[in-house]
Amino acid sequence: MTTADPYYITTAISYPNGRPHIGHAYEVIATDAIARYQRLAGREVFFLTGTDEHGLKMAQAARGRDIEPRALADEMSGYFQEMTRVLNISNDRFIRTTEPSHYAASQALWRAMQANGDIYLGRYEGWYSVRDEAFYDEKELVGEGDARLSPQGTPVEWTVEESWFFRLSAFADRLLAHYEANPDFILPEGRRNEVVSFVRGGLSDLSISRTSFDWGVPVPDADGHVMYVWVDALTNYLTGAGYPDETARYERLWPADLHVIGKDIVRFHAVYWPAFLMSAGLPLPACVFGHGFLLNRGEKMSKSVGNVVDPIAMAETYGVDQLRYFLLREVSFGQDGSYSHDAIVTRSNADLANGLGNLAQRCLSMIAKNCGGKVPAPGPLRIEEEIPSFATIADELARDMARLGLNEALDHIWGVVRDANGYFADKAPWALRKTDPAGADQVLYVAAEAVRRLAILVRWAIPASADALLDQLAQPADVRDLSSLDSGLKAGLDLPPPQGVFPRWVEPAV
RNA sequence: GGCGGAGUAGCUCAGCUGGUUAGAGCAGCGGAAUCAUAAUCCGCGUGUCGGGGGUUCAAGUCCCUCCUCCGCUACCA
Repeated sequence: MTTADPYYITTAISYPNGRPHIGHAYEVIATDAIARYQRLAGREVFFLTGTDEHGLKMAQAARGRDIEPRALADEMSGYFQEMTRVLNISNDRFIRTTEPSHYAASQALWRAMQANGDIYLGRYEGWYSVRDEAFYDEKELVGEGDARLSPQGTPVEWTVEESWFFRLSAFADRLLAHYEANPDFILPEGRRNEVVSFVRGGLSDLSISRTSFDWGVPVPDADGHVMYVWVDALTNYLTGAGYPDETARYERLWPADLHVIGKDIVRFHAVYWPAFLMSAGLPLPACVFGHGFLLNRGEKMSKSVGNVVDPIAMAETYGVDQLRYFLLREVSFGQDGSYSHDAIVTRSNADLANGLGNLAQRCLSMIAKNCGGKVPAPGPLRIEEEIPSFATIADELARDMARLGLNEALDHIWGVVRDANGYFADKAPWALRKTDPAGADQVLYVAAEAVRRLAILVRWAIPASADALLDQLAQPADVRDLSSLDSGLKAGLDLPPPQGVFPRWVEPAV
């Protein structure tokens, strides 16, 4: 058996100090869509997501509930795992940073960086806020004497900590050279520019261990030290690929093709992470993509405003694919996006129920009533001639996806949906049947073939619904990817009774 | 303060290296059709392309300036 070209894609791992919100859902849905597209296109995909479970905040939250950090992590990680199930996420592994394999990977990476002379022992001192988990400069503090407070108004105390440092300052030139030579390393472009200007400004060494708490990966041969959360967290991408012991798997998967992350953590992924890897002598991922944030009716989500939405509840309300479709279609990937009840309903009714759903329903029900439920014969008609946009859509999709234009890809596909509905109305098979029954059948064939192709083309975005459409066309599981796009429906195939796939949202009566 | 992005139809946005009467979707209005989840199809937009100035035969598209919003970053008594 030949091994298909592997494609390794990741989300950021989530910090589970609260339940997942719509932002977590968005990231994992977008990444899932890319992963599924690559599979449809024939790549052997490894898709990793997970939870980042160490750090002071988790330890404190556990203490607050009088349970072990590990028990809290188990519970909270469970909510994220449930979300991936509900949202139909096709991750191949859900990684947790508390797994033994991850400890091994983190320590192996540490030793590799240390062996290269990039880690040294130093001292970290300054005004530390336990609550903010951050050091502050003297000048940032507010208040006088014993009443000093951090800029956030939290208490601070003078703290001296022995700490291991990473020689980040030595990597600025190499990083800049890498950005220069690999313009797609950081996307979108705007994010790249920000990183470049940040690195041009010079880099300071990074404190990468803590002694003030113990809920973390122990630093090798350094009692009392646990790794700084970002060293631990970023390493998950290596752990997921089998580093350091599963050599064959690691060598096949690493480096990753794509890290999908939020715009707020671009620096960690585009500066620290490649520097760590360079130091350890490991290859760098091909691309870090920083997506935008989701705004609730244009406003930032926050617990105090009370507009934090549970994505599982949303999926139950609108439907998993309706939610997926909305987020993928409406948000320009890389930019911030906005969601609202009205926007979701409008999009899902217009595009799914009225557009693709109705196209399927109108032609399948005519086939059921007029053709004995069997796929009619196409005669001389060819779909690329009847509905010309089918001739180019696959290439267009490939181009869009190559540049991660998820929303444009769906936009282009729905242009074809529109053309197909136009074709159906124009040919009017219900009228044609009275004068030319065979011609009417041929039109129905083209329409059904259009539905088949469209279902394959949208399967990466709305997998369950697309499969439901393909079920109605009696398509076996092995002809549902892009390589089967041109194969064509077989005339005479028995079809099951048609059923609506995309219910229309109707506002409950007031 | 520095760097970068954005400001285009009611709403969300396309408009690449300047070049025919500035586009799409949604909403709205009018019509057709009735196969279908009252879904579909067709037609309809005189918008100061944020303001002002400039370059050019020609600018939404380049330059200057101003206003507003956003991001990154630095810092001040």
